[in-house]
Amino acid sequence: MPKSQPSELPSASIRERSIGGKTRSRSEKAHAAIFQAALGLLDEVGYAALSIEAIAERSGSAKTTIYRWWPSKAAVVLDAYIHTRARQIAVKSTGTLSDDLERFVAATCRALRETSAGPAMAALMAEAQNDPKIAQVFREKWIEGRRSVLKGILSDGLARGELSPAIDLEVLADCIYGPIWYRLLNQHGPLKDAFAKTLVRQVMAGAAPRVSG
Amino acid sequence: MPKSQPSELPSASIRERSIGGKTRSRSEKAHAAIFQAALGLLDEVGYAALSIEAIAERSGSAKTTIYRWWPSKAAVVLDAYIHTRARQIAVKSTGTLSDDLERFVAATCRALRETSAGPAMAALMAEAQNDPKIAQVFREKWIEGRRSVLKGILSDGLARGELSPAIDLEVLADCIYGPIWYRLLNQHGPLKDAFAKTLVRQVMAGAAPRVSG
Amino acid sequence: MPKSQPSELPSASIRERSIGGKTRSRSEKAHAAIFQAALGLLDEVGYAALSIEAIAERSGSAKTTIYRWWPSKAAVVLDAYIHTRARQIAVKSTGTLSDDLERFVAATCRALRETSAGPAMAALMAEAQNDPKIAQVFREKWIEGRRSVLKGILSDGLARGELSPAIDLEVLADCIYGPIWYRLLNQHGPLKDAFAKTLVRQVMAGAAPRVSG
Amino acid sequence: MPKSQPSELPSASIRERSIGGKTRSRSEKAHAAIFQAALGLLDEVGYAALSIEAIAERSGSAKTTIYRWWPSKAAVVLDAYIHTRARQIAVKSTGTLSDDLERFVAATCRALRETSAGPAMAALMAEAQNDPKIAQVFREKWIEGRRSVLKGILSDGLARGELSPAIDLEVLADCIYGPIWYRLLNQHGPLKDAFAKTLVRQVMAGAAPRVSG
DNA sequence: CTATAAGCGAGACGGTACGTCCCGTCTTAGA
DNA sequence: TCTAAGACGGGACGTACCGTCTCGCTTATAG
Repeated sequence: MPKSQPSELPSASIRERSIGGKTRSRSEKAHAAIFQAALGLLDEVGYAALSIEAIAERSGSAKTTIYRWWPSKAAVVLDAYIHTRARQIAVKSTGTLSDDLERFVAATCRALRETSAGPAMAALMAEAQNDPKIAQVFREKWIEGRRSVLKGILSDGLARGELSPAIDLEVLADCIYGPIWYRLLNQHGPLKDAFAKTLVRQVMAGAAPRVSG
Repeated sequence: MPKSQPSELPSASIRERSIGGKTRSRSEKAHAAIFQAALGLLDEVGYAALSIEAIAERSGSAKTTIYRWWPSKAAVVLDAYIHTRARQIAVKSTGTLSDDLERFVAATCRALRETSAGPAMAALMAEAQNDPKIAQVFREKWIEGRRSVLKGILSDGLARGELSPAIDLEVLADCIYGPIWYRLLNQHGPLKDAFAKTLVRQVMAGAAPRVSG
Repeated sequence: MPKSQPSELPSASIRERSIGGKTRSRSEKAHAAIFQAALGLLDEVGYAALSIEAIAERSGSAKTTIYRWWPSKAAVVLDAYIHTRARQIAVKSTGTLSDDLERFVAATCRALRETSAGPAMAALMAEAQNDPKIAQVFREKWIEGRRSVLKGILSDGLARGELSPAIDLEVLADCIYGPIWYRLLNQHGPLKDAFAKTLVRQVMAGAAPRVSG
Repeated sequence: MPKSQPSELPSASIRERSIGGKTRSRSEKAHAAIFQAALGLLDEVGYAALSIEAIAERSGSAKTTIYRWWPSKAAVVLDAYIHTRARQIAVKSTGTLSDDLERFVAATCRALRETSAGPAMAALMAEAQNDPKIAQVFREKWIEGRRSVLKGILSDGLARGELSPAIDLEVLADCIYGPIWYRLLNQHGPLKDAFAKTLVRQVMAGAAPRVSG
């Protein structure tokens, strides 16, 4: 297989083959239609009720074509998401870690709360529990991307001395993203701005009472 | 099994009808067999590969009997879990909040890491994303139970003055359980004892550097 | 309902037990309700869509009660028919065989054509093909009854010299009832009065041309 | 099997779609296996105990394949019968109507009595009572075929002057086939050769005594 | 400037599990 | 003792999708 570079999921792609160099245009049309159909159905009926047959029908593709490129509906959806909605949540630094963090968390929560990203992320995380391959790609291609943005913010803060050098950055990132995911998936509390603010302040300040002085 | 009272899922049971009334004897045998089959298969083949047909076959029940009492495989599994594995993770207080918390978190991580509870919880949380009814029961009958234990520990600490009164206990609980769930589901880091220790210390102390003075 | 004697299906009844002497009234009430429900449903949804569960529900009986007395839905329906719709088609003799026959056949066709007897008979005959017990009772308790009326008419004609002594009466009866059943079941032609007249005339006169002189 | 033309059930087939178009090779194998399985099971367990699941299992097909082409087990069986057992009962003319008729009736009775055709025909006629679509195809594709052979014999006799011109041929055909079906379905008398002979003679000669001369 | 081979649509196929209907049996409580 | 009630084990139903498999058609370059 020639497999030039045009493929965007280089190492851990779910795609089993890259798009060949020769007949690119037909492929691309079909792939675009499949992505669009997948995301449309995802919004309309939800992930659980989504089927490859439905994607094929709506996109005007043959099931064969879908199976040629993706091994499962999760792979289609994830790939569709990565290719078409891969907007990074980027926040310009204010120069203060707490503010940067709060903006980042609030923006993340807003996206999860107000767009279809919330249910989609929840569904993909759910699917990842049943399919290790999806889990891997989801983690490496989606979660890690967002996590590295967060860790960048934290690193900047550390460099500025706004973070104790003893802090484990990985665990600190877990303390930010963990509660967000927890609320997204478990729905025991809202992902509103107040939550973002409280979360960041508490994580930064700690729970223990400040020593007097 | 504690199972002392006749009715174990009083308010928010997934069961659509109570076993009340006239006939009961056969029911209990069948239900016990169904629970056992469900959990056995859950351990052996995993949640995704579990089918109601397989539960029926292994338990010697008819599919109709299962469908009479539970609307989905998720409901069977969740009910089975609640009825037969409802061991609370209880930790005797050492008198110190940090120690209590660390023990609690470590015990929780150990259970998720070393028993079948980890995959089972992940699968149930995943299923909850596709089924609001399951989500509700899972949250109310399982998650909240564990969460209230944690909040009890925190409250005790608060009473002892080991916690700043300004702290939002709900968000604090999220900062404990969130990272645990996050690692359980996303698998980006281990749930080992060191993680428990770091997590608790960081959450208690906060990330910001202590003011010298 | 005439229903004077306690048991109307003495020898070849489908009923597996007779109605006991002691608790007659409850039985009778239940049976009447079951018959009524069965015939009502028969008219409403047809034989194929009829179920014992539906009869039980509509009649307010328990399935157990129905199964105690009848082995199948066919047995219930047949018994119900025999008990409540056993109107004989009796024709007063005009003194002429051809006229008697024509009246009898026309009356039979009219009943099959204009009442629910047609579909019911067809359904029972159909069921008899799948259940020898039903076949036996249907034949002995229903068909033979009507057939004996016909044979009585024929015998009277024979006694009056209106029938050739060489005629096989059984086959002659088949030549009357056969075409009627054939049209009822196969629906290739109508069961109207003209058919009755032509049938009788042709059977009586024969198909071969009369020798001239 | 005659089966020369590609399409055997042109107008009133039970099949809901033709096998037309692109893919065909697999289909024929599967269909043949389904027919064979259906007829084998019909002989072995009878029509009532026949299930589509059993046909699928024995034929090595999937249930879906059967349901893709036929709407019910009756349709499968009828189609199987029409395609593989469509032997006409043809009788070479002896030049005499009575003899031709007697041979035809005797051959028909023999087939119904000695082969599996008897139970099969009875079962199909029974099923036709519950399913108008089956009724139609059974009538048009099976009954009418045989009936037209009979009417051909009668027409030939009429042309030879062996039949009174006043005779209604349809009713006459009913007088032949009606008694046969009646005995087949009601089982009140045997379908042996003597019956065939008596039936034909009586129908031809008529029941009324011959005018002296 | 074809030819040719890959990708494509179409859709039948064997298959799994679904959730439902109704079966006929059973157990129970009450009249 | 019989009844109403209804849970039970069971068989088959007809359906939805699965993932695989031909089958011809389309089409874009390679010869």
